[in-house]
Amino acid sequence: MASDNERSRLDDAARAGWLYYIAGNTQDEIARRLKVSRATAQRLVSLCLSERLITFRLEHPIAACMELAARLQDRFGLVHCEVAPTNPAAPNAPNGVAERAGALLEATLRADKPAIIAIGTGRTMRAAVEQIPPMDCPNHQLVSLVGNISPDGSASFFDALARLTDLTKARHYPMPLPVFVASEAERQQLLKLGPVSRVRALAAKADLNLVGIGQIDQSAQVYVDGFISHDELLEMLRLGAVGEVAGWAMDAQGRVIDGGTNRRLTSVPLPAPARALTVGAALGRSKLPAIRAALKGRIINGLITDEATAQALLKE
Amino acid sequence: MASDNERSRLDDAARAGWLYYIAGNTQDEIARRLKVSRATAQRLVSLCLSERLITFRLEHPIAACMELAARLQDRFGLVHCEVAPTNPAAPNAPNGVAERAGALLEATLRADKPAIIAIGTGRTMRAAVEQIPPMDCPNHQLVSLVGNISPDGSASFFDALARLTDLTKARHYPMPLPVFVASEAERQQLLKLGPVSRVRALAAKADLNLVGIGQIDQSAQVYVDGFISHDELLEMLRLGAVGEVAGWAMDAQGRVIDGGTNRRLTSVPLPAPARALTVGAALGRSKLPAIRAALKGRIINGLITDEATAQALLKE
DNA sequence: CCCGGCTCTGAGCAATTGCCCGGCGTTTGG
DNA sequence: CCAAACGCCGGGCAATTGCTCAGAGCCGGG
Repeated sequence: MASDNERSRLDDAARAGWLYYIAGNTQDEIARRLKVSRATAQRLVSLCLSERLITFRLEHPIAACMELAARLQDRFGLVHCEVAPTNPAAPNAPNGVAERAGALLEATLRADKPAIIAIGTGRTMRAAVEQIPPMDCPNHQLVSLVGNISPDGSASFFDALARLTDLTKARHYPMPLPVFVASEAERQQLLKLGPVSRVRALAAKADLNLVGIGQIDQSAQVYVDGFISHDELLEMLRLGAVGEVAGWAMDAQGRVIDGGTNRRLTSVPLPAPARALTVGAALGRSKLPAIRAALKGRIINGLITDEATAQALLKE
Repeated sequence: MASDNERSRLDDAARAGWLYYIAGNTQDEIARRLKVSRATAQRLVSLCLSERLITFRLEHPIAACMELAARLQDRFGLVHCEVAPTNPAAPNAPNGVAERAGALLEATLRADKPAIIAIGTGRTMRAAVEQIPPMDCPNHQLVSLVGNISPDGSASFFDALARLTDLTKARHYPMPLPVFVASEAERQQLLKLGPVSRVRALAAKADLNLVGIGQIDQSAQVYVDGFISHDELLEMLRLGAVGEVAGWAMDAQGRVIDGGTNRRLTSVPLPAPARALTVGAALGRSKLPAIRAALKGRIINGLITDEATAQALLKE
């Protein structure tokens, strides 16, 4: 009898679920139809859910991405996580990731609440900024985490801040320094300069830090672009570097390395664990160790990546 | 650009749908997450639905039944329709159908509003009544549509009304007559009797008529049980009879036949189209023509059947 | 047989949702 | 180039939903 009762209750739950989700009835209509009280109809619908009699299927590439994002967020304790579909034709193109990062930037810029946005550099950052349509944002402040002067003295091509400033007319605070200087002493000196210390103070209060994540290996972007020499690269590798965020080289555990080029880096320091929302945007097999490190060290508490990378990150 | 916008809107709709249905977020949370207004989040969820990005799957035998019931209801303009799962082991056993018919009866009896319930006879009716637990229903009235005296003079074994009365203690009005009498003249006379005309008057005001549907063929129940002779059966077949409801023989179009045994039938007449809720309960391949007829003639405006029969009815 | 504990029920309320409205930006036609 | 038309947006409100709580009915133990 108990099983009979239970059976008929599940039958009713299925009826209620069908009427609610598939036929689109209100719970009141269901109650009248099944001749029960509205409260019971609600319980039946909820039972249908909890017994998994009904399942939802989202027929859209985004569904898998959402699922991966939720797992990443859970696994690494992230405040924010987005996964964009991987483009099968060009698995390393940052299109999707840049779009999502751009959307995050744009949403923050569109908000009424004045925000301080600190951004890094690199191709992904630049691509993200390219997503933004021109808009007037006089209430927001943009601040750079990284020096904007290349080794050859020119402004860096991938200076995302400058481009974003063009587009938004927001108040902007570039870091008027070379990325790396000649010596630790010189860095100490330069950091005392008014404009520089002001940038650092502002960046410390940022509401959103948006950064790329770079790998440190033979094809590391900081090396390829000539910011550091081959010897310096080898030294960092010897010190255990696997990746960098805003120039700060980290080991596999995500600890910022105390030594090597980090001593001559003018970038704003990044607290670990991150305090404000700090989102890393990166994708690709070669960046996996770097991304893992940034997550482990809690340099970042947000991640924007693509489907393939997300899957790899979740595979232990 | 338009397609880009549309694409990203659908992407967002998919995100919203995922967050709402799969992750169980409220629309407010979704709005915050996607940085849009709550109203827009609602629109996205609704878009996800209307674009059929998300589909609901009900993993339960009942799902197919609900679908069939909805189609029957639509096709035949029914007020009430239920389809019970077919029992593969015994496809003609009325278990599921009787259970649903019983549930309908029980729900009506449990209601506070005093109801007049008119019921027919037959195995399905009797099985339906057997579903009902004992209960006190002094406010309801039960009335029989069909005479309760068998050809051999005994009370019919399948007299559902008597059994239901035992169980419910409701006020009851059996029809104290043989199902068929000897002649039209005798019928006219008997119908004038006080108790009989009272039953007919009450039945005319019934809130619910619950009837079985019988086939008229060589194995017709009215013939097998000895209510009519073989010659009478042949005559009714000659007049086009394919089925009967409460004893009233109908042709394939559902028109009550004017002639033959119908002239000596003491049952309460059934208006066509049915006015009050009039539910037929029947299943089985052999009853298909009879069920079709009852539906076509609008003798019934409600149907309880099983899955296999429902499918056959929908196959034109 | 009676009692305590348990589950289930429906009333009522607060949160959530659906939708209508005026306003704004964009597009199309003149 | 302007103006009308269109569609989208967010505010606000009514309907719907989820949930709590007290009470009723049921079961098992003494």
